[in-house]
Amino acid sequence: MDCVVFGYDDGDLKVMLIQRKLKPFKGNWALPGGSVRLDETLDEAARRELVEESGLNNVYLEQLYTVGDIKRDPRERVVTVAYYALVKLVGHNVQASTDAENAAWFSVNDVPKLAFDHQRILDKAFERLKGKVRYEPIGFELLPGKFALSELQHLYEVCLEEKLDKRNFRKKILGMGLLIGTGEIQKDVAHRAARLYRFDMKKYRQIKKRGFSFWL
Amino acid sequence: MDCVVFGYDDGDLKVMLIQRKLKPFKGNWALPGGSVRLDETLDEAARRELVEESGLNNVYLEQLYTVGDIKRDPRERVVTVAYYALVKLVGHNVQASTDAENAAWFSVNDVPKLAFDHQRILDKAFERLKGKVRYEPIGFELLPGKFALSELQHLYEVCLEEKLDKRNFRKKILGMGLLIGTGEIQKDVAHRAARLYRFDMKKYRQIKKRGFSFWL
DNA sequence: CCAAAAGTGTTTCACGTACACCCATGC
DNA sequence: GCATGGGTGTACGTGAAACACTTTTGG
Repeated sequence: MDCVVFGYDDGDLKVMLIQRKLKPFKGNWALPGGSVRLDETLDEAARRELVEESGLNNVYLEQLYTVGDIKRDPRERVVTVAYYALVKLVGHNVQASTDAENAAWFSVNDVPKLAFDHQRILDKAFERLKGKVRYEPIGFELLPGKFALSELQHLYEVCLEEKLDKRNFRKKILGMGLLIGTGEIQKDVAHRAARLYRFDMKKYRQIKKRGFSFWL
Repeated sequence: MDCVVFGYDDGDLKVMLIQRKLKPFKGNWALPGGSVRLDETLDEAARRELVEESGLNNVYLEQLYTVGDIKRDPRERVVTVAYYALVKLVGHNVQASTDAENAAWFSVNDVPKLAFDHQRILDKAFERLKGKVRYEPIGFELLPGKFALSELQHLYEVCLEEKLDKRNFRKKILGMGLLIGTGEIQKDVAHRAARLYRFDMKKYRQIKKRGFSFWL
């Protein structure tokens, strides 16, 4: 089981990597992962690994793809079920590195050479994120609970790899009626402070049942 | 490895099932499947099973999902990688039943009680098909090489579970410029014969590279 | 001649898209 | 006062959706 952990910070989409201490690929960076135990489901294994390797709990997690190329691990035949996770980097104050292992966040556009076929898994995960962010409100999983519209827009621009028009973006996203103004505004910014919103997940689930579809 | 094999015939979306000869779930219907060998990739295993259990070769095949619930097989822990396949039932004259095993096609809306968690896998496969048929030209994998527009439309109606407007459908699909009139018409029909078209896969691949996206 | 499906255009409306300026705040 | 991003409305064009009748063929 391997997991692509995405985070958004500093206006940049990042992925968590771990530096291998053992052969093969000793010293290389790799996706966090581990073995699935006999007494846990695949999803449980993914959540456990996330907690163990990053201290992250309660994050968005979704199965991505299963890779079973014969020689992907030079030692022996290993099939891996890949997951991807979306975590709120800002505010949660994640400790990327734990215990013995060396872990760090890298911008998805500037990733070192990875062990095994992990680059391909990462590519696939980003592709999935890029596709899904349009029709499911998963972008909010990467932002803090309260966010400014410009932050949300920038996140979308990074995920979709395209520039969006500010007024059209605001019209569309506010038009869905799924953002609630908190009444609060940004602090400690060197310019006019933006209003902060939060995503109304309850309302989303309700109107989704009635056939509403998120689309951006 | 398990495989959901879809076929389209008689105006109806069908799935191939196999009747189990062994415990557990002896006598129940189940998805065709088998074990992945150490010297083959997952995709290869899926293709091999397809050939062995249905004599089908050269079909559309895609990985669906991996299920690893602990008790999904009452005997022991079994993780299965599910695939789904789209086959051209008409014309290919598929032999659904082979050798020893009892195999048959069932309408997806009228499936018997299935072994293991195969119903859930089938549901997931149908959901995927339903979603993907809109933005990738996979519907053609279910039709014979030459088809009438009304057949294509009906296939879409079955996959999407909604009725489509004839004129709008024709406008849109012909407007893409991806259907080639063969000059032939239907035979042996008790009414005016429809023109037959084929899908221009080469052209699709070309214009896809240039950013075109199929959408229906 | 009747049944059954093929084939064909136009109008309407909603939504996506393009686009530029003033405002509030911190320094 | 100036730099930085926040916030706002309109006009236009494209594309989706609704909609009904004539044509062809076999039986």
